[in-house]
Amino acid sequence: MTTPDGAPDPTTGVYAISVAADLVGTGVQNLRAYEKAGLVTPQRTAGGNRLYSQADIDRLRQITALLDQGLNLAGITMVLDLRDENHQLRTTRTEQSTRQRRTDHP
DNA sequence: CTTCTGACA
DNA sequence: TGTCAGGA
Repeated sequence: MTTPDGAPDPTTGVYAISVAADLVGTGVQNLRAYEKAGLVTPQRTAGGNRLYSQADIDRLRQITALLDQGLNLAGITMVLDLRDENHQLRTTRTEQSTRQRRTDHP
C-alpha cells in the first residue's frame, strides 16, 4: 500500500503512515507513539490503516519542532490543546468585536 | 499495512 | 521518556 513519494492518494486525499513518516522526517513507529499520546488522531481505513490528512502533517511538523525544542509528549499535548482552544476563542472574539465596532462606529 | 515486545541514551 | 528494531 505504498504511495508515491510526497504525493497524497488522489482517491482518498490523505497520506499513508510511511510517507507521512519521512515527510516529517521520523519513523512510522514514532507516529504511532504520537497517536497513542493523543497528539494526532488520523482517520482509519476499513482495514485499519491510518490516513494522515494535510492538517495532520502540519500537526506532526509542529510536534517534531516542539520535540526538538526540548519538550516531552505531555508538554506538546498541552501546547496543542491550548493552541486549538485559543484559536476557537480568538475566532469567536474577533467576530464579536468586529460586530461591536460596526455598531459603535457606523 | 497493523500490533506488541524488548533494548538503548 | 522518547526512539528504534525485530517479529507475529
